[in-house]
Amino acid sequence: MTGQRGATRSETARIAILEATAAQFTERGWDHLTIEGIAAAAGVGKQTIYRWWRSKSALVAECLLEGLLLPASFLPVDTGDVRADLTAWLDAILRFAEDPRTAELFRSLVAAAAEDEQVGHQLSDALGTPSSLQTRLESARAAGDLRPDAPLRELGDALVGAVIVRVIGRTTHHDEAAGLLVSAILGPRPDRPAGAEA
Amino acid sequence: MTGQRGATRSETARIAILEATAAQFTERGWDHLTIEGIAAAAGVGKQTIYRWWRSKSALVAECLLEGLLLPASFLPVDTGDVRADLTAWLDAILRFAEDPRTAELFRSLVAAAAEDEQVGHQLSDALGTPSSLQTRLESARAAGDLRPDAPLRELGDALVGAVIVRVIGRTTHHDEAAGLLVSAILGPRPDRPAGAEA
Amino acid sequence: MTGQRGATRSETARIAILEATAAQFTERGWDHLTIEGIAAAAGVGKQTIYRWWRSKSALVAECLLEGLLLPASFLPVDTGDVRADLTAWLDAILRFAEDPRTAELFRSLVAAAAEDEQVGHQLSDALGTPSSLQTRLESARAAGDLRPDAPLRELGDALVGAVIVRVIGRTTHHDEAAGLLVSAILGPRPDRPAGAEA
Amino acid sequence: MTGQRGATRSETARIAILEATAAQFTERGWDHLTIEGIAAAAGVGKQTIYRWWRSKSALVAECLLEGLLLPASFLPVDTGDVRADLTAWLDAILRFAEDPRTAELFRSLVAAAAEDEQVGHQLSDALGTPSSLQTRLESARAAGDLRPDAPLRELGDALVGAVIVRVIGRTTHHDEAAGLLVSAILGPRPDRPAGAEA
DNA sequence: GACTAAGCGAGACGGTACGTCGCGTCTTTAC
DNA sequence: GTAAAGACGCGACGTACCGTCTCGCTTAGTC
Repeated sequence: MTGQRGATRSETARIAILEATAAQFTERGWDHLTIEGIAAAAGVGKQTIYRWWRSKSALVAECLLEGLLLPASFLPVDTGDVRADLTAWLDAILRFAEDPRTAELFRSLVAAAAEDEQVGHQLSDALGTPSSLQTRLESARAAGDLRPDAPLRELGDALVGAVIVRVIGRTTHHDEAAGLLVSAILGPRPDRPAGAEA
Repeated sequence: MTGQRGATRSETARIAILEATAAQFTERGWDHLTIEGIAAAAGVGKQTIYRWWRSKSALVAECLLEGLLLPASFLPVDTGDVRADLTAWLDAILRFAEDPRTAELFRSLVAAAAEDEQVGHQLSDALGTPSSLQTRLESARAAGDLRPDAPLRELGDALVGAVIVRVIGRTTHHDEAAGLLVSAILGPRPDRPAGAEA
Repeated sequence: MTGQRGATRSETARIAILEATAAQFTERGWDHLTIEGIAAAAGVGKQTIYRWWRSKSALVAECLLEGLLLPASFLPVDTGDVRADLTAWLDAILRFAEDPRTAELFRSLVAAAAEDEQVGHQLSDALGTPSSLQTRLESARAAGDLRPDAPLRELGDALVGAVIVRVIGRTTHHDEAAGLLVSAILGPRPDRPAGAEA
Repeated sequence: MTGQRGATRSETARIAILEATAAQFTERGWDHLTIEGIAAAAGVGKQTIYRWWRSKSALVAECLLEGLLLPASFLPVDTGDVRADLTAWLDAILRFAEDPRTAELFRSLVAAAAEDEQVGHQLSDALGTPSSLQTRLESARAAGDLRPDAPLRELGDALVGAVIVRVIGRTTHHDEAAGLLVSAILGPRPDRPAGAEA
């Protein structure tokens, strides 16, 4: 019956905090991200942050969810050509992850994801795994572009994982990297349809 | 001309510090790892740490180098059967990374690697990438187990990367995971050796 | 024309607040007395307090006025024997001020009085100064128990002040203290009436 | 044998802190005195304060001891004329306590003394009670200026206490107040010296 | 053997950030 | 229009570590 007595949560404050978090995270990275800094940048009391979020991680996870840290979710399209589609998707991720202007941000995200489960899940989602990528792979399997027993989950992990390994190892960018990875993992593009084997 | 005047670096202290670092890292993780804590645990003055290491990361990197954090370097063997060899190697890594007793440590290592270049390189080395893994893959290529144009570097990244993605996503363990990954990435084991086709 | 629109001040709330103030003041002292604590203890919104009182001091002053902090006003009686009357009055104050169970409360009152004018006046009144004590002293002067030019105000201040000094200095209780003080300040009881000088 | 290992306490910091405490106390009073403010004013880390003092009170007590808050200890002199000596002493205290420029400071000291035992003792000492005042009163008793059974302790308390009561009650200054108090409490000056009685 | 250096344990120092408490104001809903 | 509830911006609390800087040793060459 009662519903809610007392003042309600300020949406203004919520947005200011998330935007400040994104800005500070981008500027200063995962370590060096401070609640005080966020509160000051958002023009908000620290208590307002502690009231609604358990930790720095929860803030970052929510930023990811709102698309304030990654440009948008990276989603593979479905044109019928699975290699081209995955190459495009992976290329977008790679460009972001290895662009000098955003590489540090990406590494910070990986660090945050490694330290916090919530962030981990959210980052996976933002990169397209598992859901949207799985969907695309299933469609490829159905179309006969992948073997019927191809372990889709593992293929997806391998694709994204390769990016993360490159990022951790500070491997510099290479234009064909996306294509190479896709062909490495999905196998080379069959030049001719199955009948060619005959 | 002057060789060295004054006392020399204490090896005792060096070892105590590295061991304390490993212990604290294992117990408390990458964040929550403090120089003061290490110094206290090692029975050492803080200055002795700052004198010889630039940062927490440098300490952790040296611990990795000394094998104090990971059980040993994960090295693929060469029995002639590349799939079996890589499966064994990957399984060892996966068991470590997903064992509840060591998963947190592994995640902390990934976080540290994402934040610090030195640690990143050291962790790659400890996992066998690039050097020893590349060697094994080259040998496989030479043996005709991989296509001549197989992108070895990308294959290696994909294998390790898949583990890291699983770890970040908190995917629970699965006994055949290593085998699935290897077959996903290297392709299915040919039923007959290459010569059979002739 | 209507004298009053809307709801009127809740006497229930007023009493709950004052009683909570007295209780919290007694328990926790002048510092550590918080509006939030009072509001919670009284089951009242903070605003209801701010609406009717300017400050913590005003609350405490009103508690004094209502006799919620000191057992009652300390009033000297008039039996004709000024020394006995003042000794009784002072003894009551001293017992309260130096009883271990109430000494802390009394000290808190002195602190509050020193910090806030309102409380200062209210505390003076509660101790009987100036009005009721002055009345008794005037009556004594009229009866010839005090010299005609005795500075009544100063005598009263000295009597109460001595208690406060003892309280501040944490002097422990002494049964004859009240009597000693009265005889110190009013001078020794003349053994014989004035005629004895003749 | 060793005595002291490690860096020693910085006297510079100690003095800066005490001076900052005195300055802030004078400016802002007992409440509104903050450790952060003191640390900032002293150019010192908060921890340096917490390392050496238990509380704000301890700081204030030490300031009193060092004479940084009261101009100096108020000490009665001994010219042989007890009434004149005590009047001069009390007048100095009264002038300080009721001067508009310092009254607030004095009230703050009383508040602090009421809340904290250490400060209480230190303030008593600074006002001359009990030691130096007792000495003067004993000398007066020995000289026959006071009755042999005069309760010296109570007389002293009454004199200082009267000042405190006036301060708490915000009584405004009056030039003859010191003289009136002395004559009220010690009794009127005998018109003739003791020898006249003989 | 005396005389430097440097290393070392200890720990004080000026700082930054933590997470909590209380302030006094404002906003919402209930009566 | 008063009241309970409670979110808000703010300021201070006392604590944990940071990285730097003395201290009083000890340890090793160099004269």
